[in-house]
Amino acid sequence: MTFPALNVFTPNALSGGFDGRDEDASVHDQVYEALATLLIQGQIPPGKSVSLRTLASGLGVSPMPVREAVRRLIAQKALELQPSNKRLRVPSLSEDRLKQLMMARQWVEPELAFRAVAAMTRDTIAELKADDQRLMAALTKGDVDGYMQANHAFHFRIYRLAQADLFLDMAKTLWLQSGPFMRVVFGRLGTVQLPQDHHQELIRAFESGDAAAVRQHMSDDVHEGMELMLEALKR
Amino acid sequence: MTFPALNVFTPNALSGGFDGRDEDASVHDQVYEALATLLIQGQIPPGKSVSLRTLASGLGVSPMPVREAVRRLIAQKALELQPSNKRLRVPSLSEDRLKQLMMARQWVEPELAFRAVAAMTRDTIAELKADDQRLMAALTKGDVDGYMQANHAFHFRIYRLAQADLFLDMAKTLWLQSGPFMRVVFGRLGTVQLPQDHHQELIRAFESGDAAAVRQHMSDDVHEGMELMLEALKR
DNA sequence: GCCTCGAAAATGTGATCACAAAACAGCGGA
DNA sequence: TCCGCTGTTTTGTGATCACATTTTCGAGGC
Repeated sequence: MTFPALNVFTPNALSGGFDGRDEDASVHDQVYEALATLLIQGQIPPGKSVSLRTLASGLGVSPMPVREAVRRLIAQKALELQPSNKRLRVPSLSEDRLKQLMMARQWVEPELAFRAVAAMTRDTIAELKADDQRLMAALTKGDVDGYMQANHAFHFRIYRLAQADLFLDMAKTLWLQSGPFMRVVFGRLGTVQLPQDHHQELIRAFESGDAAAVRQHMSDDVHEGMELMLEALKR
Repeated sequence: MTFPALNVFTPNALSGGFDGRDEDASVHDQVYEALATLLIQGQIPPGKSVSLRTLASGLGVSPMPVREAVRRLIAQKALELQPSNKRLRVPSLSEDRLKQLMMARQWVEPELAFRAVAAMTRDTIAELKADDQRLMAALTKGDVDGYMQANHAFHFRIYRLAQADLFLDMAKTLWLQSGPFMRVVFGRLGTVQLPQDHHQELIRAFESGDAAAVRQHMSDDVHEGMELMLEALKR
């Protein structure tokens, strides 16, 4: 399998990020957002080693802001410095670590969804439906990257509504850590076997304002996705 | 009230950290450990603004490794850049954020304690008892800083045993965020009114290998401490 | 064809410089 | 005594340089 990896970098590719508003953000922040998006959507495979200068020239900036962005990502365990080399790398997941990730995600993400119920609007529900349609379209096209992106958009559109910064950050960190491996697993399985997610039920629960159901469906959704990864890891 | 703050910096004060092993660690890591310890033990008050160059000269290094350490701490929300100024500061806690901190700590720390039961040894229990004695001694002496330090040592001696890196990192991040405010509250209350913690019960539960009791007592301990902070914040 | 070795390139780390923006101190005036 | 202005200092940010270590890779020998 080949990864698009860092070819996405056209000179001055800085403007990506998940939500497009950057305006006067510092270079450091733009670099961070760019890298974080790549990682969350799994466009850099686990074990892949990256380098400051390569990233920097790929993004058209000096190594300095990249160093700070990378430091941040290391703090979130989205990147790691191998102790032998001191060289930069996307971490691989052990079974133990994956289980912890699953537990943490299953704790924080249902809570976020629960809190989002009160703030949910008709407009956001429409956007969620659009996300879900993009997701289904990607599935039928066999477009794993499209699936990753739409799934990410769907979930964090909900989480942002929860008005719970700390929990939101925790969720981001957890996604940063699971993204690369998730992409590998889903890519290996192919879109046909991808989990029958619970997005439809989630949307319906949001529409009826049933907070308990929202929590439950989000829990199921996270559980199913992570369970798939766990099985893949054991083989 | 006065804070010892950064006067603790003697030229080349780098060697602190919580556990003393630094040997060949990079300057960046040493700076990070030094700052993290200061923050966790609340030796820098919330709202206090710090500066890269001040920290750097206080630690006897160039601003460069400090920048990276600070970036890391910002990622953990142990420091923040105020958006107006772009100036560096120890964050203050809103009631909302404090509640999230409490929920997160009450989820992750009992889990860590639970997992530590299997790995607990007679030696570690002895060390825990020593920590608790230092804690009690600090209480009777009215030594708030000593209390903070002993409490930190006690808890993370347990958490390190759990062999759960991800959860351990989450706990560290949460302590980094609560440390400064906790120090203020406990300092204001005075050591006399400090929570009657559950360390004794915890130790007994560890001795008898009762994992369920360990989880429960840790939950109570965290709850009581955070509840105290919550009440203080409301006033 | 395969291995070994050594020069060249690349990497992370730390220090230093340059610059614009913000904070600060001190002075003059009301 | 208090307010407002101005020149100085301090701040974060980004770029560049220097250096030790590691990786890479191609030439030479078997």
